[in-house]
Amino acid sequence: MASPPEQVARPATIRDVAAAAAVSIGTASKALNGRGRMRDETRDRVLAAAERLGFRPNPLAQGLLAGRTYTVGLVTGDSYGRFSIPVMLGAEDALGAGQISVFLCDTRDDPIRERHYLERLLARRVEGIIVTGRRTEPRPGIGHDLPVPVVYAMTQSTDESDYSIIPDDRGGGVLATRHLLATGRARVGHITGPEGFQAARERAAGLTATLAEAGLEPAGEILFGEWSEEWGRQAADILLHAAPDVDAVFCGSDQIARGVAETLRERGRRVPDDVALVGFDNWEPMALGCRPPLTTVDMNLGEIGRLAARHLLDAIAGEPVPSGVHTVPATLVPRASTRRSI
Amino acid sequence: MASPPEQVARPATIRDVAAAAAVSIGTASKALNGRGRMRDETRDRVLAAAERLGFRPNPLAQGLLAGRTYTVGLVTGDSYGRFSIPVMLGAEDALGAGQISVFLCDTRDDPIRERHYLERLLARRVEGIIVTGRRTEPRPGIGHDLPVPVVYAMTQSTDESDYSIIPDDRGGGVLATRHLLATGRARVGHITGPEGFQAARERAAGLTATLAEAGLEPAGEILFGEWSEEWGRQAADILLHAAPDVDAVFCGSDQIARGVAETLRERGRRVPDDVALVGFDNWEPMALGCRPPLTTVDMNLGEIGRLAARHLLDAIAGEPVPSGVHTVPATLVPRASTRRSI
DNA sequence: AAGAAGTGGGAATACGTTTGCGCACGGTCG
DNA sequence: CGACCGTGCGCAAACGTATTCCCACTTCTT
Repeated sequence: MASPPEQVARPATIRDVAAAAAVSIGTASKALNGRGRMRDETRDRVLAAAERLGFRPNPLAQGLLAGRTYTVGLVTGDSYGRFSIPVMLGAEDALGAGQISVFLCDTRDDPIRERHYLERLLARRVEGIIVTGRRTEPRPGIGHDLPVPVVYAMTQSTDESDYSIIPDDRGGGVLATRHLLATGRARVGHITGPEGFQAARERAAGLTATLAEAGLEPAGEILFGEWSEEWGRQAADILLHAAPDVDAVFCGSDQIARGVAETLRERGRRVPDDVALVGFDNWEPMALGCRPPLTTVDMNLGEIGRLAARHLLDAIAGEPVPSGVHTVPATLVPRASTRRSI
Repeated sequence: MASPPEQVARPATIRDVAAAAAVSIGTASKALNGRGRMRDETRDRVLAAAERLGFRPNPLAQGLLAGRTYTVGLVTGDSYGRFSIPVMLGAEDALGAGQISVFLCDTRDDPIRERHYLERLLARRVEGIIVTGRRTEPRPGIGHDLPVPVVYAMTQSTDESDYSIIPDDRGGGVLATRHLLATGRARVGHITGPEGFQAARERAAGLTATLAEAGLEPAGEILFGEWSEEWGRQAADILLHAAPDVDAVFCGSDQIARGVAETLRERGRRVPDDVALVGFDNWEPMALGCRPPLTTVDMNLGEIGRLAARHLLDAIAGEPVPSGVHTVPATLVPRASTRRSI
């Protein structure tokens, strides 16, 4: 194992390298960056010295000169992190590949903290900002006329001129419903989260539209409630009472689906034989722990983050900034809870 | 709403401020930092100009001069994030309060990527590094003789001279067991994750030691398996067969506990009346979704992160760096699954 | 009124890097 | 043998800020 160079005290500067290679600072710089013309022997001597001294160019000095910092800010509010974390990691992935480093800021959904972090990021001369948060109603933008581009990921700005990228909830609903129809179901119920959530409304809309195409209607009322297992358990009973012949339930989240699965089992309905079940989120610990494992819709959160990051990179590179809300297609993950009953 | 200053094109520099206030750059700097002596009128004029131009000192220039960057690196491997995220946010919280910004790096548990990110962080002249990851066996250190202090949080370095801070798994086991004993249980089984995990072994050790103090032994064998609901379901049957008179089960994770709860219910054992149940992690969606809601042990992950950060700050400030492994006490979160049977 | 003491502010330098410009040297050709 | 050209490298400016030193001017003292 090659032990790192012995410059523990003070990092080597290009001046040290130049001195060690007996050239001027300028020549050393050119050698290291392959810019000017010089004898191979000279270049090699500089490179060897740099290697020996463990030289790394000081990015502060580079940034100061170039007027760039190669950093962006990642502002998150969803402290719980279940949704924003995959987005963050996706973004970090795409940015890291572009030699851009990411400043992490957790606002805890506090506008004061958000403002504070925004100031700090701008002071640090980040070249762009990604705002991510929990999926809910559109939120006010982080600021107007900022000197850097901003992209909203997994959350949506109320400002039309901002660029937001969110999951295709409606498309996810369509996907789930088509899958249920394809496995021979026709009486599909829907249990989901609060009607106040745009995501819940969109998913429901995807369901009803797809059913309508097939000349069908949802089984029973669409049940808006909470994003919890407990609500899933309660609502399943309501649904069984309102539409006893239901043969499939599309749930607005995996948690709700688990609650539904439990009630169904206790009421003697077999999953998937009697009733097929589809969740939403592909939250693996939930979906895989379910009995039977849950067919569910994956929002491709990582992809959302990656796309947001790539878009931000484009904006930083000076490409014209589009605006509005864009969506990333969801994916269906089939598991045992919708296996075709023979 | 005060709209931000109109310097969209290029951030104002201290030169602009000095010109606007009709003083020299040096004087402007002194005015802004309250250093030299000057007439109040002059100082006010500079401050007003700075305010008007929306001046923020360029941290690159400051860092270059001061030899400091006021940044640290946060290296995480646990892509799944359930454990490392709260740690990260806790750390970010403590560091942010100290005007330190955090570079986020996700290694995805890939040593190559880790090495790569380490290089990049050092190149960026971070002043310290926090390494966090999924709880498992101790891992090799991130590097030796690094020019900056490193703290391991929620993961443990094999290098004795490194500083690691992890949850007190043993203490958590003690806490859970005492709680069960206090609620009148005496035949306590234990179902947990793979024996390869130090965390699993420690929790088990906490249990057996506490039982021994009371002159008791675990009910049945300690069942090592997986961190999954499915294992919880299987193991509960094994336990019921081996020790039919079991009146409490301490589980190594909330997921396992949920599986156990399900099997217990299906076998006609009431929770908590017949069998009390304690989980581990306080993973709220799991613990609250359980029927009944789960008493569990909270590892105080945020606190681990905060402590790691504070420790890093101390090290950066030059205080002597202790070494070895330190633990953060766990907390018991009582819920319905251990409610005292009257 | 002249010297001393003190105050306000400017010039210069440093941090580490990049880059345009120019100089010296050697070789080639007329 | 002199003019010209290309190669190889150094010099210096620039990025934005903080700080030290020093100078000029005001004010007080005798």
